Amino acid sequence: MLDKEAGKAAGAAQPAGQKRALRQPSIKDIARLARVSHPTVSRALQNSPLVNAQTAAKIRKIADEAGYRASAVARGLVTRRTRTIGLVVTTVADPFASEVVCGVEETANDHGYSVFLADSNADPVREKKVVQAFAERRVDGIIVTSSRVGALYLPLLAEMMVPIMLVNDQYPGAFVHSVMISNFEGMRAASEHLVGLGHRRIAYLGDKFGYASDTERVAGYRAALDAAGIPAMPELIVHGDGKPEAAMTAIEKLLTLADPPTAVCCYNDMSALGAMRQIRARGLRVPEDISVAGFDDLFFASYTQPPLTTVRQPMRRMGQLAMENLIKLMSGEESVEQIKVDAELIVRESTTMRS
Amino acid sequence: MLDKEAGKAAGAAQPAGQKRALRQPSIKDIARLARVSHPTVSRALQNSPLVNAQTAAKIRKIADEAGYRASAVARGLVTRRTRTIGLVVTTVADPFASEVVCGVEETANDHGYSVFLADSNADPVREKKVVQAFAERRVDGIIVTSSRVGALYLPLLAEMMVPIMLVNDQYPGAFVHSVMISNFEGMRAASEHLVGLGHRRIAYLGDKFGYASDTERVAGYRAALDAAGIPAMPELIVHGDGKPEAAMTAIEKLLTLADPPTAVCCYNDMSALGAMRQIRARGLRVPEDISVAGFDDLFFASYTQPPLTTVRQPMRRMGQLAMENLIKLMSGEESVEQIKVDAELIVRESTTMRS
DNA sequence: TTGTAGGCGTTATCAT
DNA sequence: ATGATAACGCCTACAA
Repeated sequence: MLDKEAGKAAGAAQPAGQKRALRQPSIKDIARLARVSHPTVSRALQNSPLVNAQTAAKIRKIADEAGYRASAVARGLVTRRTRTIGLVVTTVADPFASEVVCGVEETANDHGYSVFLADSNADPVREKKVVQAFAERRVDGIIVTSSRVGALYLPLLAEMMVPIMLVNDQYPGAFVHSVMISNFEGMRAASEHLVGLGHRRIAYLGDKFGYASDTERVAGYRAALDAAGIPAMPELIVHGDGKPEAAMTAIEKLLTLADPPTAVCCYNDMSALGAMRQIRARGLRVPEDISVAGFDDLFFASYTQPPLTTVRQPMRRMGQLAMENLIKLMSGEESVEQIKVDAELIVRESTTMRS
Repeated sequence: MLDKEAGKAAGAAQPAGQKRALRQPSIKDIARLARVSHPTVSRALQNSPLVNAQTAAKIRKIADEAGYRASAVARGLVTRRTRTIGLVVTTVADPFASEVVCGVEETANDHGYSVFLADSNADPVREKKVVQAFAERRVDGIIVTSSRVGALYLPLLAEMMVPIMLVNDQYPGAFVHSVMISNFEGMRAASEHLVGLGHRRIAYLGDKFGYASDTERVAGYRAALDAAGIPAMPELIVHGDGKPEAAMTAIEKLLTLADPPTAVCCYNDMSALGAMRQIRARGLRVPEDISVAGFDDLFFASYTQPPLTTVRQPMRRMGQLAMENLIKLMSGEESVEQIKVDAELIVRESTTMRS
């Protein structure tokens, strides 16, 4: 009977011989069916106390049977709020990003927000297009993850006059809100762990030079070594790009050293994946010949062989935090400028005592 | 000067002492600035040939300087098309889904569509909420990946009267369009590969019983064994849930058999991950003691130890195909009902000759 | 408690 | 080639 009613309602306002699919019922259709005015329908559906309980119930019943769904686009036009946010990621096909997306989406949904997702592919042109699309869609706020071109398009975002939240931004600016991980403390913990296992020649396999997260992590690494009285060894610091392939090339430089490291801290788990593979390719063993530590604790970290010692980022939680605080900002409340989240060292089997 | 102009335009239509951020300039603001009517602005910005080239240029310049962005919500209201689609995934925190999302998003963006992303978490309640949100947002179409509750809410979708594309749906229905992988042929190829290596006791570690993809894959497995004259061995067929943890439990049943298998075909790479871990936990080696094959070819498949033999699904391409065909459907064109994509066996090192 | 009127920012349909 | 005017579907006054 649901279909029948829906058909009637839509059909009623529909001229004969329509090409495209039947229109969805509008608030006026419901009003006609319920023999009231459309504002009354509007009130009834919003549970306004200003409407008679009985008529409200009747209206809700009729609306339900007709399959009526208030148009968020019409509502957005008049209220000037779309209850929509834009989420920019470099690529969802990256486990870190997808976890963040999950957290954002979940929280958004719970609060009646819908999420526009857009990949930038770290391409500035595309990123600009994406933000323009968000502007035209009149999103109420924006979340950007791991942006590597932040500085480039931040003015564009500002122009839109909506709140912006950054998650692990690579170029922290002064005027925006962000959720950041304790890069320094996290990598320091991993490095201290290796120092504690007796390692002295500890390498760092980083991300591209110059990114904030890499800079902070390398600083944490240095701090741990300094504290242990281990002098700087520039030849033990190499750079990948956060992905396995580049890590394979990068670690090769370490393995071919006259005096190779006995342990390596990787910028992230993806790099560790490549590093471990290349180490094995050279006939070496993890952790007997070389200990490997990662960062992120992606889902596969406990399934690598050996299971990966790493620094956990609560990625989903970070997404949730970003969204929760964006909601505050969107409702005009103030929110802390920078939310810092703790990283946690997870010791597994890819690290062991220096042999 | 950009900011100045924008401020002027917005300020002009703004009463003094506003609480919320300044309004974005509207088409009327631009019309006023350009001393033309707003329909002319509309035409100019759409590159309509009906407007004088010079005035068009002037209008575009002014609009640009004012930072004007036409409101997609207002446009959507009048055109009755939002150029928006809804994408439902069980969870983006699954590498398969995120690759599909990537493909969809990319293609959507290239065609001027924006994507609403929603996780269902395989929760029917949530899935229903999500679809209702899409209905209210007046999306032009919907894509659903790997749905496990399809049958439950498909009527709901139909009610919305927009085209729907399913990607690897678990309950293929007659009335919807879909992109599917060759489950049967793919798993048959993997099984044939194992048969070719001399294996006779080949197990199948599946997904939850009853899902279409699992049913098809197990059929492919059986077909390969049948062709080789290997009799059915019901004790060699076990079920996980497509995730590593459940696979660990499931494969345990195989390993504790009096006569354990020498090879196992896994429903997907995530299952293979758990299987390999549990095999090692029991002190057995892959592939020397037992060969393992996966399905999907997720990014980590070439980084497992040993690298995983698997059946590749062109996940991103499948997302693109889904979106491309949805676009056709949305413009009223017809499109094939079911798009079938070929799977490809990728032989790596997790499978070897029976010892 | 309910109805009437107006407007949100566009595009579409007429005129001119 | 351009302008006036009317939708689109909803919400928010204000009037009754």
